[in-house]
Amino acid sequence: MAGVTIKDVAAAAGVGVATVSRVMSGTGSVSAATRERVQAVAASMGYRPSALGRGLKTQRTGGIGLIIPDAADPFCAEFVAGVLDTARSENCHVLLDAAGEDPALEAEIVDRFAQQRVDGVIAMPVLGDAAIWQALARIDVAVVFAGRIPPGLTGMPAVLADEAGGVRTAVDYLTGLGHRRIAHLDGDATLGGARERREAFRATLEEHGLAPDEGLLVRARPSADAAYAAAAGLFQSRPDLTAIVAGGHRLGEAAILAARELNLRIPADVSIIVVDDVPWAELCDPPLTVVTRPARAMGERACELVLRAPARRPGRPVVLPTELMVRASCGPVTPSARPGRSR
Amino acid sequence: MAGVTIKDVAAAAGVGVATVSRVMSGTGSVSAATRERVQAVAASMGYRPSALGRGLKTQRTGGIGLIIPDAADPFCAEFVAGVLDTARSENCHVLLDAAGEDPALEAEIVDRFAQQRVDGVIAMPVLGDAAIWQALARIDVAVVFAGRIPPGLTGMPAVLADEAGGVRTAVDYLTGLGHRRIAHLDGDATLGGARERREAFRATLEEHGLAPDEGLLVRARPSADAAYAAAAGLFQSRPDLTAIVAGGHRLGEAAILAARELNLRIPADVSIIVVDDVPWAELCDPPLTVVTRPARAMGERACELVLRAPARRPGRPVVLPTELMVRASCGPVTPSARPGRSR
DNA sequence: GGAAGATATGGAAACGTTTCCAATTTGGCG
DNA sequence: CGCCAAATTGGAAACGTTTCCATATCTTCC
Repeated sequence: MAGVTIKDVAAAAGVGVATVSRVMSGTGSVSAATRERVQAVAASMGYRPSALGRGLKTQRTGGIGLIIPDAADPFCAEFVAGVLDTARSENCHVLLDAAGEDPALEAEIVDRFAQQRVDGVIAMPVLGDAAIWQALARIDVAVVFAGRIPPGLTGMPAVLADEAGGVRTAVDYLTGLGHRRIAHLDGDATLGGARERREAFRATLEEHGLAPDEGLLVRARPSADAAYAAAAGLFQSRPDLTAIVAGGHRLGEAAILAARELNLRIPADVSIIVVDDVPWAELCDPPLTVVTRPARAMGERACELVLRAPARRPGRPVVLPTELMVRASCGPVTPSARPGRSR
Repeated sequence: MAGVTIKDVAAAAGVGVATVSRVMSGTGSVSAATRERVQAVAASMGYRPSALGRGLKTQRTGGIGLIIPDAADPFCAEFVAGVLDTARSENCHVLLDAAGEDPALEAEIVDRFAQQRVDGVIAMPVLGDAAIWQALARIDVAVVFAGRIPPGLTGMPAVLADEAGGVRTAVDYLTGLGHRRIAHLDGDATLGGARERREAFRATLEEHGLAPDEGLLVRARPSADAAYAAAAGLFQSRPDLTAIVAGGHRLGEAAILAARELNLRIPADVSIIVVDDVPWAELCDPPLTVVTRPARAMGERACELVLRAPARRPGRPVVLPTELMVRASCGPVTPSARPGRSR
């Protein structure tokens, strides 16, 4: 019973294949009687038009390729959910793959997508060879970046979170609470705009008349171990810090764990803000003050963009706002500062 | 420059299309000289074989469809990551879509996958019409269920978590701590085997000589609001309970939040175990004792299964072990029981 | 009543592969 | 040197659609 084709339907309905095609795709003119008969026959035979045949002929598949660093990461997952939502409503399907931090793998995935003849690609790219993306564009595949843009491709359509604005808000908030020695813990070259955050951090500090203190700016690989090591090292080398801005949930977790391990009370001894949308922020002890990034909305916008992209080429990336969610992990800086590194 | 086909390559290399095809797919015999020349030409022209043409001819696409309830759910996300990993190593691509709790949407997605001519489908299915899946099987699409099996399809290949074993372990652990009035808070018909958990809960209780107390068995829809309402209601109607087993992270969160809201100390006033792998378990206050489900491994196994499925039909589902991770949210039942519902 | 236009319909040629089959070349060996 | 088998190659027929073009049927209005 497998493999009923348009010819089978045509024969069974006593019409030509062209007519069946018109009925199924809704284009062209078909008499009402014929349409109904064909539809009935098609349904009864369980006919499903082959996307392969159609795609081959029309040169469009309605497929969009989605490349993320890690499907298990909550930010990525939420982003994917956003993409899926609008893809569904736009009647197209999504090919998903994860590239980790590996540029070679990323290139391989892009190549696979190209072979599948996707109409567009949405990527949270690893920093890598710009050539991959240019090659895609050259064969008429729409490309939209999300979260970051590879160097040298600044003109391409993209959806970004307002990382800088988020960090700025966070630092404003902390200085407003009286903090002066604020550390910044962030990734080195990973998903999300660590660089943007770092720059914004510096700039905001200077606006407040605070000289950036290099010892308080630490970058770490985002592996759980490296993150923890970085956080612990920071606390121990700089017992005088009173607040931390952490970029990404991994580093945020590391900061909390390290603080707890060293018996530092949050927020009495140290205030912590995490830039990332962590679903468990209110489950944490204490509930975590965070800067959320609009992951889902980014996914939706990216998908819209990739579908409209062939038409217009936005020169400026779409930047979506971040939001400071004040909970309980930040407090005023206490006069009775931290009692050194022990206890 | 777009759209270089096998013919273009053949012409440029001065060979027939058949030869190019043989070179690209590695099959058949081609002289070394020819092979290299063709490869060079193909590379220089940026030729990428069209999966559409190939699929049309070979009747296999190497695509597998993946249907989950919610891409943003951490369990699903981890599962997806597992599927992606093994799909990649098996050289096939993954179409992803999320069906929420909507059987109609699920059917629509399945239909789309069928039109895309995927070789197989992996589904964490909504409870719905069995006919969808049977239709798929009839057109030679391998189907593997994950997490749950629709009623009436018990023979089909599936990968499950040992929910029953997990609950049993949890209840054993709690009774070992002296708990007698243990509540079970779980979903009504959602992802993951709520029914299995409920049955295992009852059975284990009886093994310990405890009569299941209907007032302590509550089911809730998994929306955040409903979950919270259910948890709060449970605490208030049964101030005598000393422990809760929550199925799924949503309900676990709800239980924690509700307990906190009512000023119940964990674990002094109430012990909590969540059956789900929550990445933030150690960030919680207190660190959460959980029963983890092997989401990633389930994804990997499901993917292997769907690729091997045509060959052998496993009559029994693959059941992967859960694991009790003891942290700090459970304690011995205190003689000074909870002081009523206030304070 | 007939012609012009609109409306329905079918045939056939792509779309880019793979693969069967036949043809050609090559090499070995009597 | 000539013949057989093996290796290499190309032509052409699918695979399941869409869509152009031509044809046939129907309106409708003079």
